[in-house]
Order: sequence, then structure tokens, then C-alpha cells
Amino acid sequence: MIRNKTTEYALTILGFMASRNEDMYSAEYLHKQLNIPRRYLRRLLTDLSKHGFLKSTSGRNGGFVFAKDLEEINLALVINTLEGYETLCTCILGFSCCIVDKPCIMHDTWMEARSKMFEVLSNTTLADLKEKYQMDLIKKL
Amino acid sequence: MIRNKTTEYALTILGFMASRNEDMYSAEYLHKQLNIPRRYLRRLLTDLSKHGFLKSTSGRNGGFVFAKDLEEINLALVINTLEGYETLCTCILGFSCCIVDKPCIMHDTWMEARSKMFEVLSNTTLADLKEKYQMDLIKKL
DNA sequence: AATAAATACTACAAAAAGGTAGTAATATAT
DNA sequence: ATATATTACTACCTTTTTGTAGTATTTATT
Repeated sequence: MIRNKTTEYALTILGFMASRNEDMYSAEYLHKQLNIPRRYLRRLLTDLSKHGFLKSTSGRNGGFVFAKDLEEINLALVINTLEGYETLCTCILGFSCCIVDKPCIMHDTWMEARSKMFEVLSNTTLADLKEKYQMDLIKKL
Repeated sequence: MIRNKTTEYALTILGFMASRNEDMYSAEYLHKQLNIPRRYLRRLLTDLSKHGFLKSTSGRNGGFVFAKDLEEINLALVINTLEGYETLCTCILGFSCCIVDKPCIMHDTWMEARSKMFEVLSNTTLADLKEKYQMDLIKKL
């Protein structure tokens, strides 16, 4: 759950794309806007495409667009997709000592903490972020 | 906020120590109980001592004990001590693009999610975990 | 005093994450 | 057709995190 920079980058990219109104975003453009290392950014963009968040178009005038509606992409989904999600037999936040039928001493606390965070993140979609951004723009006028 | 194994180990160790009633815990004993790599565990234990959570006693029959009351150690404190805490000018969960007076699009969402999690973690002390453990033991009888 | 059981320190090795380089493939504009 | 602007793929390099090894130091037991 935001353990690495890759996830941070991904959210930054998606949040940026969601809040603007371009029809196409090239890697180069995103690089200049967001200051994420060129090559790394590209790899991440193809990754996000493979995961179904974006659609890519090759060739001149190519770039990336969303592959689904902004309402369908919530922040928790992005994080879980990129960081993996082994809910099976461990505490999600990392307690490998902790198995479902023999929960460790921290289990309940973690689960409570985690689920409160998860609630907020899964209830926020890219559409919400876009709306917020537009509202902020209006307020500034 | 639980970005690495080291923090996980630390919480496992402290949680374990808090829940049992030994007067002294040697690195070797903890290693056998918790399956944390011997040498790494040792280094971590000295680290936890340097940070004031534990007190170490060298020599035969030496080991580690808590340096403060269990009530004084909450989970958020442990996590922040081990992972560093640059609240100054960035979103705590990682948005380096986001500065205080020019918050990024995700800022509010993050802060809300984060603070809900933080609330639970900072309200849980090692004393609470100990109590929970004892209660669980009683229930099993 | 010698031994054994412990921690402390320093340096190194391995694995994972983050980042870079080169080249191929694709598609548009001219 | 050719040049140009773009994504895609593969391999490599760097940094950080995790884990190991060797040796020194401390202290209770005998």
C-alpha cells in the first residue's frame, strides 16, 4: 500500500491525465509535465496499458488515453494492481507470521487501520479527482 | 508507513516481547521464536535500543528489555521512528510533487486516508496488544 | 583465571527496486 | 518512399534494502 515509487508515479500520472482534457497524452509530454524519469515513465505507461487502465496508440501522434471510464478507476484498485495483493494467508500489510486461522497479536489493529484507509481510497475515483481539480480552478478565478 | 520488512520485524519483535512475561529476551531466543534472520535481528535489536525502545544488557544472561512503559509505545511511533518522517514539505505517503501551499490533486484524499490509519495505529499501544493477547489466552481455556 | 553466553561493531554479499540505453516496430505527414 | 514522432522490447547499470560473516567486547558461572 504505497510501498514504492512506482505506485506513486502511477497515481500521479493517472491523476494528471484525469484532471486535464487533452485527447491524447504522449510519454514525452507527461515526462515534461510530471518530472518522472523518461524511460521509467514509458515502461510504467506500457504497464498501465497492459493492466487495462490505459490504451496506447503507436506511431506519430500516438500516445495514451484511458481505456475505461474515470468512474471505474478508484485509487485502491490502482494501488492493488501495481503492488500485488496477497490476501490469501497473510495480513495484507505484511505480517507474514500471521495466518488466517491463527491471527497474530497485531492482526485486528492492522486490519482496522488498513480498512479505514482502504475505505477512503476505494471510494475515490479518478472522476472525483477530476471534479475536484475543476472546482479548484473555478475557485481561483 | 510499513514500506519495508525492517518495520514489520520491529513490530513483530516488540509485539512479541510485550505479550509475554519474561524478564529478559535474548536475540537467540527471539530468533527461534520469530524466525527473523539471526544477524539482521541482532542489528535491529541494537537499533531499537538506540532509539530508546529497548535496553540491552551485555554478557552472559544478557538480552533486551523494554526501556519504557508499554503504555508509552504506540504503533505509529515505532513505524515513524524506523521509516523516517518527512512531514515538512511533502505528502506523507509520498507525493513529492505536492508542496504544502500548492497541494496536488490527491492531497486531500491521501491525508484523509492516512490520518484514519494513523489514528488507529497511534491509539494502539503495546500495552493494548499485551492485554489482547492475555484475553485471547483466557478465552481459549 | 578460563569458559561460555551474550551484545556491539564493521564490512561485505545478495536481492529488489529504481533508472538508463539501444534498437525495433508502428504509424502519420510530407 | 522517406523522415519523423511515437510506443515496445530487452538488457543492463545503480541504489537501496535485506541478509551474512568475522571479530571484538562484556559479564556471569565455574
